[in-house]
Amino acid sequence: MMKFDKIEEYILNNIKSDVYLSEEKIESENELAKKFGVSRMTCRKAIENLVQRNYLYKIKGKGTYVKNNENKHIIYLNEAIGFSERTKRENLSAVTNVLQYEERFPSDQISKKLNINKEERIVYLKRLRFINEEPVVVEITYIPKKFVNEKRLNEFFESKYNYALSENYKIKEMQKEYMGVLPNRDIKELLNIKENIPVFKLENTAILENGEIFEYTKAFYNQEKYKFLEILKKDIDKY
Amino acid sequence: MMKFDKIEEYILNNIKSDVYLSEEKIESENELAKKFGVSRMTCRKAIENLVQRNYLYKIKGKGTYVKNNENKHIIYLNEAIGFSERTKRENLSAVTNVLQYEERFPSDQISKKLNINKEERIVYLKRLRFINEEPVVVEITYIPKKFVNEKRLNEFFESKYNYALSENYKIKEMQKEYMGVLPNRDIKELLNIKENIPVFKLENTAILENGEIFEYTKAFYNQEKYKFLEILKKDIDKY
DNA sequence: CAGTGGTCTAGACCACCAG
DNA sequence: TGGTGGTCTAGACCACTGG
Repeated sequence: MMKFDKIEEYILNNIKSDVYLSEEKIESENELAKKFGVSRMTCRKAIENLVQRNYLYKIKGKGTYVKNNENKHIIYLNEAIGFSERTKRENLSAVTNVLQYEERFPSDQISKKLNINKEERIVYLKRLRFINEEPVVVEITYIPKKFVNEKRLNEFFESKYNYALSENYKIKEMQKEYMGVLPNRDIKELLNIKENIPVFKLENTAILENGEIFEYTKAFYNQEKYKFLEILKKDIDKY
Repeated sequence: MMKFDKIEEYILNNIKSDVYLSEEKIESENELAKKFGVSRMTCRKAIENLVQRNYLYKIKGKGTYVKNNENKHIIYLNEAIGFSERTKRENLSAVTNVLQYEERFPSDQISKKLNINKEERIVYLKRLRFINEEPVVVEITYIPKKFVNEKRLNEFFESKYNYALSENYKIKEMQKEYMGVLPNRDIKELLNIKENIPVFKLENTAILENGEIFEYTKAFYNQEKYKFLEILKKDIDKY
């Protein structure tokens, strides 16, 4: 067992047995180093591991604190009608910020995902969505240009699915891929994540009734203050 | 911009511009240190960050390699009929290993999740599931004892949902919570994960037609060789 | 101002792997 | 055996927070 393992175990035990209380400051790195007779770098490794596992967080110049993971708001993912609708019922204020919107030709990867050839133009859309003034999700959408009515861009920006409905594009199938990933610097900055902690990533492919792919979206969810649920109401034998 | 940022950028550029090929060995930590005029620990930090973001992997005594994330097998999560069914159609061999099975009284947290009082007995079930001899998911299930027919434990172990069906427990609703997390040592060892990389975590609550909660399950999915998809076939306005 | 965490150094010893 | 990554050390300087 390594030295940093012992320090991790010590801190974890203190959290689980309420020696440290939620949101309380723990010993400084120097104090831990002295207490365990190790170097400061070894303490830092132990602390960093627990930060990444959501037990602790650090504030530069102040100290290391026990994280409180209770009382997270719930966001429901299963309403394709859009972010705004999801949040209204929770009495949360939702704001969508369009960071980037441009026409492009698709990369190899994207033309494959959208099942179109590389000469067909697409639209690249990058949005940052806030709930109660906090950044919650970065959504990066690739959509064939032919599906975008430029006279109704604002509606499209706010909710792709309301827009799709009103333009009479019928989506017959959604393919979702779920992942846990560590975000790159861009996503970290947008979501205002200071530490090196995982986010929940969802890749969405929407398929129309005629088999064409309406959109491909990558979404990065900030797990700091929200949790992400889906409710499936079905007879079990229809799954 | 920190020194380790520059080394990260250098490595990332080499990957993206195919200077490093997939599965190829990159410079050793000592070589990078010399090339950038920094200490070895600084190189290690840059490499560790890219390992955590799935660009690299390390083998002790050998070196650091570029990871290939193509060609992952697909596992479908939306068939509650069970792991075995999901994998058959992909021509993958599925094995379930029961690591632990015991009666318990629920903790505060679990009695809340199952909506039962703390005097009601539950069953704790910990399973490790393999596909093609590789560990893919750890499932930890909490289920009220009253729902477990001890004469049919083997069927129950293999597929809770086939079992539920055959015992006439009708599930009306599934509540799923999605997360990205860094696994603790136990999960890492079971899934044979060497590096400090995120897994995909799914928490499942199954609700019966009479409102009782049939089970609460935490599942940790190894993203190394598989990806996890769900297909929703619906009219968009029924979401 | 003293204390905190963030970065970085130039070493050290170890276990592991290959030839 | 020489090279690799894994752990650890005993320093250093910095930027930031609070009193």
